[in-house]
Amino acid sequence: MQHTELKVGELARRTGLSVRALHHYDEIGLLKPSAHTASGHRLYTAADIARLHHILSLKQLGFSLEEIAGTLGRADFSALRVVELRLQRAREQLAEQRQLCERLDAIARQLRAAEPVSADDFLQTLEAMTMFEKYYTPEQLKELEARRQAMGEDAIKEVEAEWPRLIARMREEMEKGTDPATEPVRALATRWRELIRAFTGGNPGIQQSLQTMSQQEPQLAQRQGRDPKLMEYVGRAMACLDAPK
Amino acid sequence: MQHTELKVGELARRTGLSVRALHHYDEIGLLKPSAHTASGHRLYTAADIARLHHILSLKQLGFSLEEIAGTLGRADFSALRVVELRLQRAREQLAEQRQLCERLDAIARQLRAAEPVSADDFLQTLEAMTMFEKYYTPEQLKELEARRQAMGEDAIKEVEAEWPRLIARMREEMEKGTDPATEPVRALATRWRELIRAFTGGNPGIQQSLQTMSQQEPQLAQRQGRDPKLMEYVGRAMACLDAPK
DNA sequence: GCTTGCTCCTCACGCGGCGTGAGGTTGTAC
DNA sequence: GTACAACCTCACGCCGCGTGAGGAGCAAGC
Repeated sequence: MQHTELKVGELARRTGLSVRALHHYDEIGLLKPSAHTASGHRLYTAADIARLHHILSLKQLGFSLEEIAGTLGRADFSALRVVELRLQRAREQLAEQRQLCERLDAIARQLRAAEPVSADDFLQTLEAMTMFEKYYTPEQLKELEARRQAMGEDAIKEVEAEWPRLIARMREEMEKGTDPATEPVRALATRWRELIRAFTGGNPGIQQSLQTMSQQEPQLAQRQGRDPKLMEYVGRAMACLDAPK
Repeated sequence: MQHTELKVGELARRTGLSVRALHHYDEIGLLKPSAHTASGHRLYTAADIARLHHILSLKQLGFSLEEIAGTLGRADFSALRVVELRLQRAREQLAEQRQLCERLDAIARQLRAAEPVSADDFLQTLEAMTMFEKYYTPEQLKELEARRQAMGEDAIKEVEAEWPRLIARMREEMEKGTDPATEPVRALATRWRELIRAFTGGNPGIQQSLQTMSQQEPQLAQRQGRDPKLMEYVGRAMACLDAPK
C-alpha cells in the first residue's frame, strides 16, 4: 500500500482532466492535495481522489466550481433541493435552446425555399422576423405561418412585389392632389385593404398587433415608403370607402 | 432631418443595450459611430443604427460578435450556409441540454422516492450513476430503469441491504477456509447468483457491461468489500455449483 | 560525473461579452 | 454660477481553464 498517492500527471491521466485544471482546482481551494513531496510536487491521497470524483460528478450536472465547493464544504445540504434548483435552471436553458433552434430552422427553411438570396435581403428578413417576434404572440405567429403555408411561396412573392408598386401609385395620386374619394384612389385603397386582410386573415388580434407595430416602428414604414403623410392620405381614402358614395 | 444622429445614451435606450455594450462594440470595431462631436461624443447615424439592428438580429441567433463582424464584413456570404452551420451547433447544444435535464430529473426522482438522504449517500449515488452512464448503453440503462420500476422501491432497498450482509458472510467462510464446494458456501453462491440475475434480468449485454465495469473499476468493488481474493473464492464456488456434486 | 528527456513547479496573460467602478469633461437647465 | 445628467477614457473582474515562459526535480543511459 505504498503507491496510493498520485502525482498530478498520473491523476490527470486517470481522470481525463488536464494538469492545468488540477492546478486550478488547487488555486481556488476546490481540491488541495493533502501531501507534497519535499520538492513541492503535489501528492494526491485516496481521500483526495474520492473528493475529485465527487467534484466531477457534480460538474457533470452543470454546477459551477464555486457551487461545488460550497456544496462539498458543508455536508448538511439538502440534496433534493440542490438538484431541483439546478434542474429548474437546466429546463429554462433547454427552453431557450429550443426556441433558438426553432428560429434558426425557420430561417433556414425560408432560405431554402427562396431563390439564392442576397446578403441584404437576408439581413432585412432577419430584422423583420425579430420585429414580428416582438409584436406578435406565439399563437399569432403560428397562424401567420399557417397562412403563409396555405398561400404558397409564389403567391407570397407576388404580394411582396405588389406592395411597393401599390405604395408608389398611391403616392403619385397624393402628389397630384387627387381627391381620395374618387377613382383611381378608391380602387387603390380597396386593393390596399385586400392585401392587409390577406395578411391578417381577419384576425382582430393580428390586426391589433400590426397596428401597434406600425405605430411603434415608424422607421420600418419609412423604409417601405409609407411616410406619415401618405398614411394619412390612405386613411382618408379608406374612410371614403366605408362612407356611402 | 437634423435630429437623425443619436448619442450613445439615446441609442442604448432605444435598443435596450447598455452604454457599455455600445462602447465595447466600438472598441472591438464591430460598430464604430461614423461621427463624433467636437468634444468627442459619439454620434450614431441612421446607417450606424441600421447596422446595429443587423448586429442584434445575428446576435439573437447566437452568433458571436466576431462571427457577426466577419459576416457583416464581406457582403457575399452564403446566408443559407451560415445559418445551417449555426443550426447544427444549436442542435448539438440542444441535445446536450436535454441529456443534462434527463440526468437531473432522474436524480431528482430518485431523491424524492428515497427517504431523506444523507449527503454522503447522495454523492455515492451520483458516482454510481456516472459510472453506469460510462459502461452501459442508453438502451441498457432504460431496461435497468424499467426493471427497477417493476421491482418497487422497497424491494430494491432490501436487495441493497442484503448485498453487504451476503459479502460479509462469504468473507467469513473464506477466512475460515471452508471448501467452496460445500455448504453453506453453495447456498451463499446460489443467492449471489440470484441477486446478480435479478439485476441483469438475464440480458447478456448487461451481464457483459457489468463484468467490464467491475474489471475496469476495481476501487468500486473494493469499497463494497469485494476484493480480488474474495472474488476469486466466489468464482470457485460458482464453478462448483455448475459442476455435478 | 554529465547529459537527455520527461515531469513537475510557479507566474502570468488570454479568451468573450460585457459589468462596474474611478476620475474627469461636456452639455443643459435653473 | 452651479447643479446634475450624460458623456468620455482607462482599467480591473468574471469563469474555467489553455497556453506559453522559464526553471527545478528525477530516472536512465553514457
